[in-house]
Amino acid sequence: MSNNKRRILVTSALPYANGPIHLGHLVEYIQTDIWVRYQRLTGQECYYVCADDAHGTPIMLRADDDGITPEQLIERIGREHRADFADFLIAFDNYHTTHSPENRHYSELIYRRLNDHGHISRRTIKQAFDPEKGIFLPDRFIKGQCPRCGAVDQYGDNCEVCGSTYSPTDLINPVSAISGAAPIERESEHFFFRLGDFENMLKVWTGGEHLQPEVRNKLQEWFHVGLQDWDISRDAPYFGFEIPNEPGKYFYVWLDAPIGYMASFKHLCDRSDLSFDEFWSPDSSAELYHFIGKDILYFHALFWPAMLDGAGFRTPSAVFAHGFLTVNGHKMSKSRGTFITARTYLDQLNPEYLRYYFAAKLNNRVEDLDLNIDDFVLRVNSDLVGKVVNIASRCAGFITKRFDGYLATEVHDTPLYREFADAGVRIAQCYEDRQYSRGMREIMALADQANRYIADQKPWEIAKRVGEDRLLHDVCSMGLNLFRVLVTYLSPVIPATANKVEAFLDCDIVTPGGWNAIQRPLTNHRINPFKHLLRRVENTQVEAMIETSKQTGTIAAKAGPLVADPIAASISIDEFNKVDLRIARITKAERVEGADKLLKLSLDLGGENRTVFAGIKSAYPPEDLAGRYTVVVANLAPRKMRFGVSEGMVLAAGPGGKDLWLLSPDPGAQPGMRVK
RNA sequence: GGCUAUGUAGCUCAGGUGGUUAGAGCACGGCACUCAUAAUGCCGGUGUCGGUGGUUCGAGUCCACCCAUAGCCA
Repeated sequence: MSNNKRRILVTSALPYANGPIHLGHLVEYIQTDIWVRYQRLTGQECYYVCADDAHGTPIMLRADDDGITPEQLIERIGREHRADFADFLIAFDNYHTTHSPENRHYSELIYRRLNDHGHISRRTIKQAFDPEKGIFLPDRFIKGQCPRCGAVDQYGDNCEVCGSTYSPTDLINPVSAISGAAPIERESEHFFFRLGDFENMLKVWTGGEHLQPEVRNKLQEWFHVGLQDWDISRDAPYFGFEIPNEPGKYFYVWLDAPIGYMASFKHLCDRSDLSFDEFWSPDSSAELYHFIGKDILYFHALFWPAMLDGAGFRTPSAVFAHGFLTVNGHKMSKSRGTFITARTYLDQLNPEYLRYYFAAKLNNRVEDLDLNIDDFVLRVNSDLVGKVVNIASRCAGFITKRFDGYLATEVHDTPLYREFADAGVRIAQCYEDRQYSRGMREIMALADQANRYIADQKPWEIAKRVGEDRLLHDVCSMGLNLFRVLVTYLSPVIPATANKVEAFLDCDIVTPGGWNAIQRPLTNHRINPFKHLLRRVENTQVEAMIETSKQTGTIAAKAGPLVADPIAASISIDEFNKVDLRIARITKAERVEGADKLLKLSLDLGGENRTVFAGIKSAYPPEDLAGRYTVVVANLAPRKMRFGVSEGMVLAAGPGGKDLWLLSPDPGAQPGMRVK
């Protein structure tokens, strides 16, 4: 067994060191951690490393804002990240930072080797430059009007209102988001990684079993449009590593970020007897896996394997991409209180609830995952407490009270125990294939079976009959043995509970190779009195978490609406009175053929009917609007539109797109009443 | 706009290569039980499988178009 142990190195993507870990991040760390714990449990040699991604313009600017150095910022954030991960039971072997000597070493080494082999080219490009701040501006730091739809206050890479993508030079009236100055164009020499040199290598690599099928499909597109050079340098001032012998030029953060995987592992090697080369040399027999989000596939499926190959290192065994987290079916949102940080969650809830819930929904595909809060509460309580923990709770009392804590010497129902033990093969495959949801279903089906067994045997009736102690002993011992199997299967997901069960049953579970220990049931074995293993989730805890998220969300919104859109010049009361606002009831709302954004609203103004075209299609399905009350500008001059005449304007707030909110009066206001 | 995915019961999800009355868990209703953190067991209804066309003897499963959602476009 020990001589065919797999040697595995696993990574999760490096979180950016300018903000806190939130539940979206945790999908990945929990997914990875479960996989790693499973590998260790089945006796494999498995290492899990990660690090903070600490370089780049946003960190430099954020530190500047806070009046501290970037080093101070990343030190503080790094500490917070580590604490969050530790409390979510993420079992890294090492957590490092990309701002480290190891990372500098490998970044320089890889760059030098690529350069020596002619894979780096240079050319001069034009870029937006902030003349006031004296820095080149990444696209995200330029704002202006969308060249396509005219929406104001859009970023330099794409428009959040109409969804079009463009380059910052296309923006109308561009300004630097940092200083507010109009950016100027300036030339500078940049370094490029010649990705095209690796086309053949990449076609072979991406065509193999290293990627999920849907990812391979996506890559076809990228090959089809052709591999382009990748800009890997940035000009000073930049928080990162200076390129060797190129004063004033720095490695782009995305160059040294994945190298952080190597650096973190090296840091681990330096304080253990692990050999770096055995894992990273081209002839390595070890396995290397990267868990990532679907948004950074490009870097991990193209640049990264090419860089490794070009620099004489091994390429990854596989890249595992997952989808994004939504909460209650929507993107996480600060105003809805669903932008939940790891810490806010931990202040209210047990991390294992979330670990289990994610496990119950994760599969091996690049699908988004929804955290439905109500479902979360029901699912965790029903599965973990009602089904699994309950098995122990209903058997343990008899064993302690009637049999001095000793389990029986025989297995009462050998076929059933065999069935439980044999299921391990299928469940193991589910973990290995990252089909956790399937695995959790298998485990819960077993838990149902165990509860059925107890219900059939009725130990509480046996207990009342004289002379049947032996049977009572056997049945309750059987129940606890089944429980032990279940907890073993679940232990990669709920390791802390598994630890408590180890103490309760006085046996090892979370231990290398522990997966196979269940082949032998516990007999004639003394256990400890049962104590609560897992508390039920209370709705009040969940509500408190959402409420806290709402508050911190609004407080943290430093760049609020007033910053983006300052209050206009003052007007007199007479000027205000010119605007005739009336309560209106929406009698009908319909889609408009051929209009992307408009809904046609029929309004009752209390005796007068109006037709108004409102640009709220992206935020409201028409069927939700009929019957609603709102406020309308009643004396706005009618305006002829392509689809008809609009006789007024309904009032709504928000930046646009899905984020639009219609005004509503409190109940009691009647159509036609004037608003003043 | 292009591309890649996703859209199945109230909720969360299963449904290789098209084939009998479309499944599970939760929720819900009834019954039973009381060992157990009101947990458990038994019984039960629920779906125009996003929409429209098409291929086929037959489509949730294949094709086309459309709608919605998400991501990517270095």
